[in-house]
Amino acid sequence: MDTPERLIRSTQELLWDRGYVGTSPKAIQQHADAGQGSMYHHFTGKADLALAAIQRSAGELRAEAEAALSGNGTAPERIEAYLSRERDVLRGCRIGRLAQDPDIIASPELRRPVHETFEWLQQRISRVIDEGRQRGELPPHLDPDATAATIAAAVQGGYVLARAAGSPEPFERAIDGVRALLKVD
Amino acid sequence: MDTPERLIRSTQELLWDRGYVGTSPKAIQQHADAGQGSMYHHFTGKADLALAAIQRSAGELRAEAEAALSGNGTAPERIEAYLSRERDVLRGCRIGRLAQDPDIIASPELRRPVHETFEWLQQRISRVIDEGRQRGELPPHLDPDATAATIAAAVQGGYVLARAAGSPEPFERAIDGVRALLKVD
DNA sequence: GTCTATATCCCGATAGAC
DNA sequence: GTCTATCGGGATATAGAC
Repeated sequence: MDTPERLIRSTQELLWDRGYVGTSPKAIQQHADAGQGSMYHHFTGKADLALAAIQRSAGELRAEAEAALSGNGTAPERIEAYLSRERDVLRGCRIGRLAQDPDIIASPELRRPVHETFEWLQQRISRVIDEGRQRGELPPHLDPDATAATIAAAVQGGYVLARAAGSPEPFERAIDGVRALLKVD
Repeated sequence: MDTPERLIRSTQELLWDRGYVGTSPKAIQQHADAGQGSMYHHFTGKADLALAAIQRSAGELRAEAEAALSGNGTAPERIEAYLSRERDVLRGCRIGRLAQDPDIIASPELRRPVHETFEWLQQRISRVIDEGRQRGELPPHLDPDATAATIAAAVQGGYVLARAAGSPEPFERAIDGVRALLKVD
């Protein structure tokens, strides 16, 4: 793997675990086994490298969500596939954790990919719900946009509760509550 | 206001906006208009001061939630009072944001008040739901614990989506989806 | 209680040699 | 492309005077 690639991947890992404010160029270099001069040769600085890493993570997350949401099966099955997909709950969301970072939110450049990822996710879930409603697979009274927002929020908030508790349990409970929302009763 | 008090309140504000990792003793001193020596006289260091600030914020949050959840009215009305209570959505949650902070999560001392706050909140909401169910104010099929977790998670995740979007809208949508969950149908 | 001085290390970046 | 040197500043304290 070449040096820019190692730098980007290392930054992805560190942003995930420590956020933008908590990640230093030096830590990135050590994790990537790259020198100071090397990093500043390939990237203009911390923000530039972070942008590349965030875009990469956003693309990965989107691909994984799309795989669950576009699979075979009914709408509720595809939502369920998304809800129950493999997650390191205590590590949290690569993208969602960045929404808490003051320097990310203060920078339009760095915030954009975070924003776009969640916009895309909510619309994608909303479309699945709408399809399912029309096929009678989901309750007809469900508001697709509101329900999609609730699903995305419950996942993000589930991470928060789980990390606070030091256990994935609250995440699972919160997702169970969401499942009830989708029941045809 | 005396110096320790000013230091605690300043730390509360800075933790809310920048998190633990992003808050320096120097910034606290400047915000509190206190000297270096003064701060280290009243507190042993950054972690000590942060603990006092977190405990204070946790107490405040709990009091505000309790006011909504223990008010007069039916169970759905009290939940609604909690959901629609005044919030600076784009600022996020004083306590929830700390769950994203690696140094908070790594320290049992600092994580405890965060954990306890969310435990209390979920149990408190769960009790309200259970009461409402027994009085026929809420659907009998609702699982109190799961629903309470979903409500707490939707609020926390709503903050994440709103901050990513730079707008309170996704928060409001997510809360709307939760309201549907509580409808007697 | 509060002040200033000092210590050690890290931050984020630039410069110029190789 | 990568290295080492250097920069001005901040992080997180400790020491000791007042």
